[in-house]
Amino acid sequence: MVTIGEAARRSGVGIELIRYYERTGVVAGPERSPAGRRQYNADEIHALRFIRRCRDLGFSLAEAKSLLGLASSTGLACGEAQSVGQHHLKGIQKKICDLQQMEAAMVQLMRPCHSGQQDCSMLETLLQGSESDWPPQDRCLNI
Amino acid sequence: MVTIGEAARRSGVGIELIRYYERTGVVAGPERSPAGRRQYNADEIHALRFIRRCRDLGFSLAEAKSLLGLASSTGLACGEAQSVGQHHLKGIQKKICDLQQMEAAMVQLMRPCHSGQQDCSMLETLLQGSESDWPPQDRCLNI
DNA sequence: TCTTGCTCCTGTAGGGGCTATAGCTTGCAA
DNA sequence: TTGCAAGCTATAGCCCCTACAGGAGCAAGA
Repeated sequence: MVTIGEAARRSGVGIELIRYYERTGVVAGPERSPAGRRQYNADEIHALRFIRRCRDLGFSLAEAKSLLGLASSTGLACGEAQSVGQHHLKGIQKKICDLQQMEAAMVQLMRPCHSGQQDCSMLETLLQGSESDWPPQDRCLNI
Repeated sequence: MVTIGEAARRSGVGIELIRYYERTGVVAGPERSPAGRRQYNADEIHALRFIRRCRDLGFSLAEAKSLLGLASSTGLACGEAQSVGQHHLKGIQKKICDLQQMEAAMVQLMRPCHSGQQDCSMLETLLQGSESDWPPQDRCLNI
């Protein structure tokens, strides 16, 4: 049984964030000392670390909570977790694809500019944006 | 001079979002009709489209506003725009790198799981997280 | 014993970038 | 004239924190 500070240190989740997770029901509130202080056992720290790992992997809090629920149930529910994971993986791949397009656009945007001159091709390009590219079609169909 | 609805259509920025941009000072408020309705000229629609393009490229509103300021000033201020752009390009590349690590981790996480079985390696892996990987070191130093 | 300084508590406000609602007025076509 | 779409303002909500104010508890040193 450790304090919230120690739980924060061991789980890698900040104190304020732990309280926030409790307040919003992502994790259950731990026992309290007679003086009202939170006291965490190993499982609760584990749950916090689980949430952190999910967040590190880009899962939303809702997804993290749902995965924690699956993981906490007896007999890990593989199918559901796979589904959440696959969905998430697709989201990540879509984002990578979008960002790579963004990167290409930025490189293109800045390429012919000779820094220091008055007329910046980058700004001109941004200003020239045609109307016809809206709404943008989804170029990441290969996912 | 067109209505806000038409401006939204032409710029690709939603009506509520246009009003939000005006309210928060990202763009200036346009003229009003005698009845108090917003009326947009070509330049203002241009500015909205400029902001949208910046946002599409992942610039923050503050960056977009700053770029718009540079682009609107007489004699495009290339140096500053280049600096903002370079900074942003690095940000994009960092995000791509982070997401690729996330993707690799997700693939790794889900790889040995044979869907439908009771013990899901994905959840187990998330549960097993060691304490020693915190704080995580920055693995994207090659940018 | 008293004080110092750290940790903890609750509650609340703020951030960024929207999105949606409620309740009203205006414009236009049938 | 009626009816409906589109506009207006103001406000609240979303997600995921982060930070602050103003207290209370607790261990160690003077």
